[in-house]
Amino acid sequence: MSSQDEGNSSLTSPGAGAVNPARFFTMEGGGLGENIIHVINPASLGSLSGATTVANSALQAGNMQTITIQPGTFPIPISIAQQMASANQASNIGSPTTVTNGGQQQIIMSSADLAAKLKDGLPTQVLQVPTGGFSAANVDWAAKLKELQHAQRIDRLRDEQIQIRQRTQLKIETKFDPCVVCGDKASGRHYGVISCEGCKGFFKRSIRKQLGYACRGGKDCPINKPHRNRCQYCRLQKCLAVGMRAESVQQERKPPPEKDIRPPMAVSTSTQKIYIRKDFTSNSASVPVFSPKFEYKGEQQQNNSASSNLLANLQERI
Amino acid sequence: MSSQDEGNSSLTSPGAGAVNPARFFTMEGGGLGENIIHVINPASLGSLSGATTVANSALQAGNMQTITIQPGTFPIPISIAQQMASANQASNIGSPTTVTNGGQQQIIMSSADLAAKLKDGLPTQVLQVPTGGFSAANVDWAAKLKELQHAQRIDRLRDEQIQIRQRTQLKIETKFDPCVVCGDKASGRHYGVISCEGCKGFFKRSIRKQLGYACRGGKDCPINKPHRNRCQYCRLQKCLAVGMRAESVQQERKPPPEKDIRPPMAVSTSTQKIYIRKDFTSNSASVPVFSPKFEYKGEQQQNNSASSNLLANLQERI
DNA sequence: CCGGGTCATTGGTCAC
DNA sequence: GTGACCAATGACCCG
Ligand SMILES: [Zn+2]
Ligand SMILES: [Zn+2]
Ligand SMILES: [Zn+2]
Ligand SMILES: [Zn+2]
Repeated sequence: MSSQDEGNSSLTSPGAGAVNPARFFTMEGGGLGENIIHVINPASLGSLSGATTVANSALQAGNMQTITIQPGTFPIPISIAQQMASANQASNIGSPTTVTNGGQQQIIMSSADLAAKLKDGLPTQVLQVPTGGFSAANVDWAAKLKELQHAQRIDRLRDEQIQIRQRTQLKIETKFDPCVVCGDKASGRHYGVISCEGCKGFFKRSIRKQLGYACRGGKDCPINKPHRNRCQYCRLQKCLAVGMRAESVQQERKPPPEKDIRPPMAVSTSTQKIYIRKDFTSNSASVPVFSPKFEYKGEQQQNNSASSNLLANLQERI
Repeated sequence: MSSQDEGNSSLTSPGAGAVNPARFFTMEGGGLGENIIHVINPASLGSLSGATTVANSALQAGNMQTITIQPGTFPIPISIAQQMASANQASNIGSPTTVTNGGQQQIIMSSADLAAKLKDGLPTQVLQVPTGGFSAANVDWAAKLKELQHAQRIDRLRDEQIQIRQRTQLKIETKFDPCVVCGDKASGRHYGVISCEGCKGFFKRSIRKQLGYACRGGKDCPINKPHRNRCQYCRLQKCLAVGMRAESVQQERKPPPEKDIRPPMAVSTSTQKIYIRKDFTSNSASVPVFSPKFEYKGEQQQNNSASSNLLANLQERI
């Protein structure tokens, strides 16, 4: 229940940059106590000295407190326990001998997101302090907490990396390698080539519309994810080069809704405008040779099997 | 700068249910102190009585602590101050008279996401406690904190609602009336924000050119339909403030004329394009036509002026 | 899975 | 430089 709620609310698509990414706390009651995750390693226990902002009186088993290295820095929540929260967790915290050495009390640092990691046996840390009379002044809190902060931050970054990787992969890419044309995530085999949705659509449109593209460079423009739209000519060239089959592109199934033919197409009146433009610089813009919408020739017309020759032919037509 | 960073990191699209939605803290040092947002209303100050888990010794000005109503519940971070963090914030917290009644100390509850709301004058709360000797036992922490929890939850829900509404609107609402930036008629969602064509284009150009705008006023120029072009600095500021995502602006698809590379080969003519467009007032179709007879005759025609001249000439010719 | 289609959103254009 | 207008892209869905 609790975990489900977290799952649901967590993904509220972030609006425009207002959501704080920090996620070291759960909002609902009990969240912290239930998510003991980070523990300072006993081996890292240093000398019990140094100042702290933690009140001694609060350091009692069952309590939760926030420790701040210094005013203004991120407060770290801790849960104090006299023993490991559970045998299960204890087993994950390393060698029991280490855990139980010397009559000492354990302080378990809590952080919701690390719970899973603890379960997975990832390295954790345990900080132990003398049992019985406990003096906050005996612990070098600053050092310990900076260590913890660092660890948490690393963990957080790692989490983000994992999520990013998962999100990009998890989509469809579990089976397909990168798009042979541009290197983007492929969504399957399209027209005979493992390719992405973008290249798939681009190839289809290119073949369908019979557009002639022009390259202003040396016809060797790099085709990759960020630059694939810079040169249509080279992109189509690449598509054909890697083996995309033009004949696999079918005829348009749904004819474009006949542009309502304007009856009074008669003469241009004074209110009409005529633009004539000559474009010398455009290298990526398509060059419409004719409009298929007006020149709809039945069905057969498409001898797409021309394959790579198609490109050359199209180019020549210009 | 800071806001941009936040924008970037905050919206790391959440992966699959691993991100904790709680967002009442900032991770980086100083985050908490810098984001004082939630304050308990002085008017709600009740009798100073009741137990607490908060250690008295920790309640000193400048410290930050987490208060937990009872073990297991969500710890609430508080920042203790002897006076309002700043005059600016103080002015937002309601009537000064209320704030300064009785020699009392203020406890400011912090929460990063509410900072903006505070600025907007949304209702906030201030809890005051006696100055000097302060006894935790004198405050009904349980009641106060439950109240705060409730308020925070309401706020959180409100945020979620806003996000949900935005998300659903995106789908259903075909009609985007006001541009969030300037109030003009919006044409859709651009770079994450419902906006008009003008603001869309302006934002794109601004990001692309990396222009450094300067404001001659107080950086608070009004941005609305008639005045939006008065100050580029403030307009861009507004665009970013309302959440336009600079990272959504793609690279130019038409790279700047790559200078030289292409000696004036005969091939150059193949890249020439001539559009002849008849533009009827309503939905007219464009009819591209190619005229092989036309030759590029100029030398260094520059974009704007030259092209418009060219346009005129061509028009005359026809 | 792999064809097709849709359409929100991005890009480019160019009179002003 | 601006913004109304149009073409292109590609994520997403269907059969
Ligand atoms: Zn591709
Ligand atoms: Zn090219
Ligand atoms: Zn606008
Ligand atoms: Zn200004």
